[in-house]
Amino acid sequence: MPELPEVETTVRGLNRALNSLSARFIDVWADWKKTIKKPRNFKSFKAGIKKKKIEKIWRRGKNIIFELSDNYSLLIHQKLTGHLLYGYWVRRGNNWQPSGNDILADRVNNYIHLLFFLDNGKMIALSDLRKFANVELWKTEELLASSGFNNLGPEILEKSFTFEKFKEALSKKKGKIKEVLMNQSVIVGVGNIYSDEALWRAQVNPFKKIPDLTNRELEKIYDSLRDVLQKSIELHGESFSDYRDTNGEKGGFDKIRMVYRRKGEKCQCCGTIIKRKKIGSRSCHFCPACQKI
DNA sequence: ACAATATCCTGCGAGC
DNA sequence: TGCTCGCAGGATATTG
Repeated sequence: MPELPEVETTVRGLNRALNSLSARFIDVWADWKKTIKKPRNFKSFKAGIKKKKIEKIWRRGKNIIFELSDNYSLLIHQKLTGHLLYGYWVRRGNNWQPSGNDILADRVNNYIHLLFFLDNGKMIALSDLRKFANVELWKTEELLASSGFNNLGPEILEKSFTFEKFKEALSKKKGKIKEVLMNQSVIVGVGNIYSDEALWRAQVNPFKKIPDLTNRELEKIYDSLRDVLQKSIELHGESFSDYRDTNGEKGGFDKIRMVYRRKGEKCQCCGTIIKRKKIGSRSCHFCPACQKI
Protein backbone atom coordinates (compact mmCIF):
# COMPACT_ATOMS: atom_id res chain seq x y z
CA MET A 1 0.00 0.00 0.00
CA PRO A 2 1.59 3.25 -1.10
CA GLU A 3 2.81 5.48 1.72
CA LEU A 4 5.40 8.25 1.53
CA PRO A 5 8.36 6.17 0.24
CA GLU A 6 6.25 4.45 -2.40
CA VAL A 7 4.67 7.69 -3.62
CA GLU A 8 8.12 9.31 -3.70
CA THR A 9 9.45 6.36 -5.74
CA THR A 10 6.59 6.74 -8.22
CA VAL A 11 7.14 10.49 -8.56
CA ARG A 12 10.87 10.00 -9.12
CA GLY A 13 10.14 7.32 -11.71
CA LEU A 14 7.74 9.55 -13.59
CA ASN A 15 10.16 12.46 -13.51
CA ARG A 16 12.98 10.27 -14.80
CA ALA A 17 10.79 9.10 -17.65
CA LEU A 18 9.21 12.41 -18.58
CA ASN A 19 11.55 15.21 -17.57
CA SER A 20 13.26 15.75 -20.88
CA LEU A 21 10.24 14.93 -22.99
CA SER A 22 7.72 17.65 -22.17
CA ALA A 23 4.94 15.16 -22.82
CA ARG A 24 1.37 16.11 -23.56
CA PHE A 25 -1.83 14.14 -22.82
CA ILE A 26 -3.65 13.25 -26.01
CA ASP A 27 -6.36 10.89 -24.73
CA VAL A 28 -7.74 9.00 -21.72
CA TRP A 29 -9.34 5.58 -21.45
CA ALA A 30 -11.12 4.12 -18.43
CA ASP A 31 -13.27 1.09 -17.67
CA TRP A 32 -13.95 2.16 -14.06
CA LYS A 33 -14.99 5.78 -14.27
CA LYS A 34 -15.77 6.05 -10.56
CA THR A 35 -12.02 6.48 -10.00
CA ILE A 36 -12.40 9.96 -11.48
CA LYS A 37 -13.91 12.13 -8.77
CA LYS A 38 -13.52 15.53 -10.39
CA PRO A 39 -15.11 16.34 -12.71
CA ARG A 40 -17.54 13.46 -12.18
CA ASN A 41 -18.47 13.37 -15.83
CA PHE A 42 -15.91 11.32 -17.74
CA LYS A 43 -16.39 13.20 -21.01
CA SER A 44 -15.70 16.49 -19.23
CA PHE A 45 -12.61 14.98 -17.62
CA LYS A 46 -11.39 13.73 -20.97
CA ALA A 47 -12.00 17.07 -22.64
CA GLY A 48 -10.21 18.79 -19.76
CA ILE A 49 -7.11 16.61 -19.92
CA LYS A 50 -6.67 16.49 -23.70
CA LYS A 51 -3.77 18.53 -25.11
CA LYS A 52 -2.55 19.54 -21.66
CA LYS A 53 1.21 19.50 -21.31
CA ILE A 54 2.85 18.01 -18.20
CA GLU A 55 4.97 20.75 -16.71
CA LYS A 56 5.90 19.37 -13.30
CA ILE A 57 5.30 16.23 -11.24
CA TRP A 58 5.59 16.34 -7.46
CA ARG A 59 3.95 14.93 -4.35
CA ARG A 60 2.33 16.27 -1.22
CA GLY A 61 2.03 13.53 1.38
CA LYS A 62 0.62 10.55 -0.47
CA ASN A 63 -0.89 12.71 -3.23
CA ILE A 64 0.73 12.88 -6.67
CA ILE A 65 0.32 16.17 -8.51
CA PHE A 66 0.82 16.62 -12.24
CA GLU A 67 1.01 20.34 -12.92
CA LEU A 68 -0.34 20.92 -16.39
CA SER A 69 -0.44 23.73 -18.92
CA ASP A 70 -3.25 26.33 -18.75
CA ASN A 71 -2.93 26.31 -14.92
CA TYR A 72 -4.55 22.93 -14.40
CA SER A 73 -3.41 20.15 -12.08
CA LEU A 74 -4.11 16.45 -12.06
CA LEU A 75 -4.26 14.98 -8.56
CA ILE A 76 -3.83 11.22 -8.09
CA HIS A 77 -4.10 9.32 -4.82
CA GLN A 78 -3.15 5.65 -5.20
CA LYS A 79 -4.85 4.62 -1.93
CA LEU A 80 -4.50 0.90 -1.14
CA THR A 81 -3.65 -1.02 -4.27
CA GLY A 82 -3.20 1.65 -6.93
CA HIS A 83 0.12 2.19 -8.66
CA LEU A 84 1.12 4.22 -11.70
CA LEU A 85 3.03 2.49 -14.48
CA TYR A 86 4.84 4.10 -17.40
CA GLY A 87 5.20 2.26 -20.69
CA TYR A 88 3.30 0.97 -23.68
CA TRP A 89 0.26 -1.30 -23.66
CA VAL A 90 -1.77 -3.04 -26.33
CA ARG A 91 -5.44 -3.95 -26.12
CA ARG A 92 -6.26 -7.67 -25.93
CA GLY A 93 -9.99 -8.20 -25.74
CA ASN A 94 -11.19 -6.39 -22.66
CA ASN A 95 -7.72 -6.06 -21.13
CA TRP A 96 -4.57 -4.09 -21.75
CA GLN A 97 -1.29 -5.93 -21.85
CA PRO A 98 2.15 -4.36 -21.68
CA SER A 99 4.10 -4.52 -24.90
CA GLY A 100 7.64 -5.89 -24.98
CA ASN A 101 9.56 -5.48 -21.75
CA ASP A 102 8.07 -2.12 -20.87
CA ILE A 103 6.36 -3.34 -17.73
CA LEU A 104 7.43 -6.26 -15.61
CA ALA A 105 5.08 -9.21 -15.85
CA ASP A 106 3.34 -9.38 -12.50
CA ARG A 107 -0.22 -10.19 -11.51
CA VAL A 108 -0.69 -6.88 -9.72
CA ASN A 109 0.26 -4.90 -12.84
CA ASN A 110 -2.65 -6.36 -14.77
CA TYR A 111 -5.51 -4.41 -13.19
CA ILE A 112 -5.43 -1.48 -15.58
CA HIS A 113 -8.57 0.65 -15.14
CA LEU A 114 -7.25 3.98 -16.36
CA LEU A 115 -4.84 4.86 -19.17
CA PHE A 116 -3.43 8.24 -20.16
CA PHE A 117 -2.09 8.39 -23.71
CA LEU A 118 0.87 10.71 -24.25
CA ASP A 119 2.09 12.38 -27.42
CA ASN A 120 5.43 10.57 -27.10
CA GLY A 121 3.66 7.29 -27.88
CA LYS A 122 3.86 6.02 -24.28
CA MET A 123 1.15 5.74 -21.64
CA ILE A 124 0.72 6.31 -17.93
CA ALA A 125 -1.50 3.56 -16.54
CA LEU A 126 -3.20 3.13 -13.21
CA SER A 127 -3.30 -0.47 -12.07
CA ASP A 128 -5.65 -0.72 -9.13
CA LEU A 129 -6.98 -4.07 -7.98
CA ARG A 130 -9.38 -2.77 -5.34
CA LYS A 131 -10.42 0.34 -7.28
CA PHE A 132 -9.97 2.72 -4.34
CA ALA A 133 -7.66 5.19 -6.09
CA ASN A 134 -8.84 8.76 -6.69
CA VAL A 135 -8.15 10.98 -9.68
CA GLU A 136 -9.13 14.67 -9.79
CA LEU A 137 -8.61 17.47 -12.30
CA TRP A 138 -8.33 20.90 -10.69
CA LYS A 139 -7.49 24.43 -11.57
CA THR A 140 -4.10 24.64 -9.87
CA GLU A 141 -5.00 27.73 -7.89
CA GLU A 142 -8.19 26.09 -6.56
CA LEU A 143 -6.37 22.88 -5.65
CA LEU A 144 -3.74 24.76 -3.67
CA ALA A 145 -6.47 26.73 -1.89
CA SER A 146 -8.73 23.70 -1.25
CA SER A 147 -9.48 22.59 2.30
CA GLY A 148 -8.36 19.06 1.54
CA PHE A 149 -4.95 20.32 0.51
CA ASN A 150 -4.59 22.86 3.28
CA ASN A 151 -5.60 20.42 5.99
CA LEU A 152 -2.52 18.34 5.25
CA GLY A 153 0.14 18.39 7.93
CA PRO A 154 3.85 19.04 7.41
CA GLU A 155 6.23 16.92 5.32
CA ILE A 156 8.29 14.81 7.72
CA LEU A 157 11.41 14.62 5.57
CA GLU A 158 11.71 18.36 4.95
CA LYS A 159 14.95 19.71 6.42
CA SER A 160 12.95 22.46 8.12
CA PHE A 161 10.80 19.89 9.94
CA THR A 162 12.70 19.89 13.21
CA PHE A 163 12.03 17.83 16.33
CA GLU A 164 10.43 20.90 17.93
CA LYS A 165 7.96 21.12 15.04
CA PHE A 166 7.25 17.39 15.29
CA LYS A 167 6.47 17.75 18.99
CA GLU A 168 4.26 20.73 18.33
CA ALA A 169 2.35 18.88 15.57
CA LEU A 170 1.72 15.85 17.80
CA SER A 171 0.69 17.90 20.80
CA LYS A 172 -2.51 18.90 18.99
CA LYS A 173 -3.80 15.36 19.58
CA LYS A 174 -4.38 13.19 22.62
CA GLY A 175 -4.99 9.77 21.12
CA LYS A 176 -2.86 6.66 20.64
CA ILE A 177 0.52 7.39 19.09
CA LYS A 178 0.04 5.01 16.15
CA GLU A 179 -3.26 6.62 15.17
CA VAL A 180 -1.84 10.11 15.48
CA LEU A 181 1.17 9.25 13.28
CA MET A 182 -1.23 8.07 10.57
CA ASN A 183 -3.43 11.16 10.78
CA GLN A 184 -2.66 13.17 7.64
CA SER A 185 -3.67 16.44 9.28
CA VAL A 186 -0.90 15.97 11.88
CA ILE A 187 1.94 14.82 9.61
CA VAL A 188 1.70 13.49 6.05
CA GLY A 189 2.85 10.30 4.40
CA VAL A 190 2.70 7.72 7.19
CA GLY A 191 0.33 4.77 7.00
CA ASN A 192 0.04 1.35 8.59
CA ILE A 193 3.41 -0.04 7.54
CA TYR A 194 5.70 2.80 8.57
CA SER A 195 3.88 3.66 11.79
CA ASP A 196 4.43 0.06 12.93
CA GLU A 197 8.04 -0.01 11.76
CA ALA A 198 8.95 3.36 13.26
CA LEU A 199 7.39 2.56 16.64
CA TRP A 200 9.24 -0.75 16.78
CA ARG A 201 12.51 1.04 16.06
CA ALA A 202 11.69 3.63 18.71
CA GLN A 203 10.67 0.88 21.17
CA VAL A 204 7.42 2.67 21.96
CA ASN A 205 4.09 0.94 22.53
CA PRO A 206 1.67 1.88 19.69
CA PHE A 207 -1.23 2.13 22.18
CA LYS A 208 0.50 4.74 24.31
CA LYS A 209 -1.29 8.09 24.28
CA ILE A 210 0.36 11.33 23.26
CA PRO A 211 0.24 13.03 26.70
CA ASP A 212 1.95 9.98 28.26
CA LEU A 213 4.99 10.10 25.98
CA THR A 214 8.24 11.35 27.42
CA ASN A 215 10.46 13.78 25.57
CA ARG A 216 13.00 11.00 25.04
CA GLU A 217 10.33 8.77 23.48
CA LEU A 218 9.19 11.55 21.18
CA GLU A 219 12.80 12.05 20.10
CA LYS A 220 13.17 8.37 19.34
CA ILE A 221 9.92 8.32 17.35
CA TYR A 222 10.99 11.39 15.36
CA ASP A 223 14.40 9.90 14.53
CA SER A 224 13.00 6.43 13.76
CA LEU A 225 10.28 7.78 11.52
CA ARG A 226 12.61 9.94 9.46
CA ASP A 227 15.19 7.18 9.28
CA VAL A 228 12.82 4.40 8.23
CA LEU A 229 11.15 6.57 5.58
CA GLN A 230 14.49 7.67 4.16
CA LYS A 231 15.82 4.10 4.08
CA SER A 232 12.65 2.89 2.37
CA ILE A 233 12.96 5.55 -0.33
CA GLU A 234 16.52 4.33 -0.97
CA LEU A 235 15.11 0.79 -1.33
CA HIS A 236 12.25 1.96 -3.61
CA GLY A 237 9.54 1.21 -1.10
CA GLU A 238 7.64 -1.79 0.18
CA SER A 239 6.11 -4.31 -2.24
CA PHE A 240 4.71 -6.87 0.17
CA SER A 241 1.28 -6.14 -1.24
CA ASP A 242 0.40 -4.48 -4.55
CA TYR A 243 2.78 -1.56 -4.80
CA ARG A 244 5.21 -1.50 -7.74
CA ASP A 245 7.36 1.27 -9.22
CA THR A 246 6.64 2.92 -12.60
CA ASN A 247 8.39 0.05 -14.38
CA GLY A 248 6.25 -2.46 -12.52
CA GLU A 249 9.14 -3.61 -10.34
CA LYS A 250 9.18 -4.38 -6.64
CA GLY A 251 10.79 -2.23 -3.98
CA GLY A 252 13.25 -3.70 -1.50
CA PHE A 253 11.94 -2.58 1.88
CA ASP A 254 11.24 -6.22 2.77
CA LYS A 255 14.94 -6.54 3.64
CA ILE A 256 14.50 -4.28 6.64
CA ARG A 257 10.83 -4.91 7.49
CA MET A 258 10.85 -5.89 11.15
CA VAL A 259 7.25 -6.15 12.42
CA TYR A 260 4.63 -5.31 9.78
CA ARG A 261 2.85 -8.58 8.84
CA ARG A 262 5.30 -10.55 10.94
CA LYS A 263 2.85 -11.83 13.56
CA GLY A 264 4.12 -15.05 15.11
CA GLU A 265 7.73 -14.45 14.06
CA LYS A 266 10.58 -13.68 16.44
CA CYS A 267 11.49 -10.08 17.19
CA GLN A 268 14.88 -9.33 15.59
CA CYS A 269 15.88 -7.45 18.72
CA CYS A 270 14.90 -9.75 21.60
CA GLY A 271 13.39 -12.94 20.15
CA THR A 272 9.93 -12.43 21.62
CA ILE A 273 7.03 -13.39 19.34
CA ILE A 274 5.59 -10.45 17.38
CA LYS A 275 1.95 -9.74 18.19
CA ARG A 276 -0.86 -8.24 16.13
CA LYS A 277 -3.71 -6.25 17.65
CA LYS A 278 -6.37 -3.95 16.25
CA ILE A 279 -6.10 -0.21 16.71
CA GLY A 280 -9.30 1.27 15.39
CA SER A 281 -9.94 -0.67 12.18
CA ARG A 282 -6.26 -1.31 11.46
CA SER A 283 -3.91 -4.13 12.35
CA CYS A 284 -0.98 -3.12 14.48
CA HIS A 285 2.19 -5.23 14.71
CA PHE A 286 4.60 -4.88 17.61
CA CYS A 287 6.98 -6.65 19.97
CA PRO A 288 5.29 -7.04 23.37
CA ALA A 289 8.69 -7.00 25.11
CA CYS A 290 10.60 -4.22 23.30
CA GLN A 291 7.49 -2.05 23.12
CA LYS A 292 6.05 -2.91 26.50
CA ILE A 293 5.59 0.57 27.89
C1' DA B 1 -16.55 19.07 19.27
C1' DC B 2 -15.11 14.96 19.22
C1' DA B 3 -14.85 9.75 18.57
C1' DA B 4 -16.43 5.48 16.87
C1' DT B 5 -18.37 3.16 12.87
C1' DA B 6 -19.75 2.35 7.98
C1' DT B 7 -18.35 2.75 3.22
C1' DC B 8 -15.91 1.67 -0.95
C1' DC B 9 -13.68 -3.06 -3.54
C1' DT B 10 -11.92 -7.77 -4.76
C1' DG B 11 -8.31 -11.47 -4.35
C1' DC B 12 -7.05 -14.61 -1.19
C1' DG B 13 -6.83 -18.10 2.33
C1' DA B 14 -9.25 -20.73 5.84
C1' DG B 15 -12.71 -23.93 6.82
C1' DC B 16 -15.93 -27.41 5.68
C1' DT C 1 -12.59 -30.09 -5.59
C1' DG C 2 -15.47 -26.31 -4.87
C1' DC C 3 -18.14 -23.55 -2.28
C1' DT C 4 -18.85 -19.67 1.25
C1' DC C 5 -17.17 -16.42 4.34
C1' DG C 6 -14.31 -13.09 6.46
C1' DC C 7 -10.36 -10.25 6.08
C1' DA C 8 -7.25 -6.44 4.38
C1' DG C 9 -7.16 -1.04 4.45
C1' DG C 10 -6.82 5.30 3.38
C1' DA C 11 -9.64 8.62 3.62
C1' DT C 12 -14.22 10.37 3.87
C1' DA C 13 -19.10 10.33 5.31
C1' DT C 14 -22.15 9.36 8.67
C1' DT C 15 -23.79 8.28 13.06
C1' DG C 16 -23.51 8.35 18.23
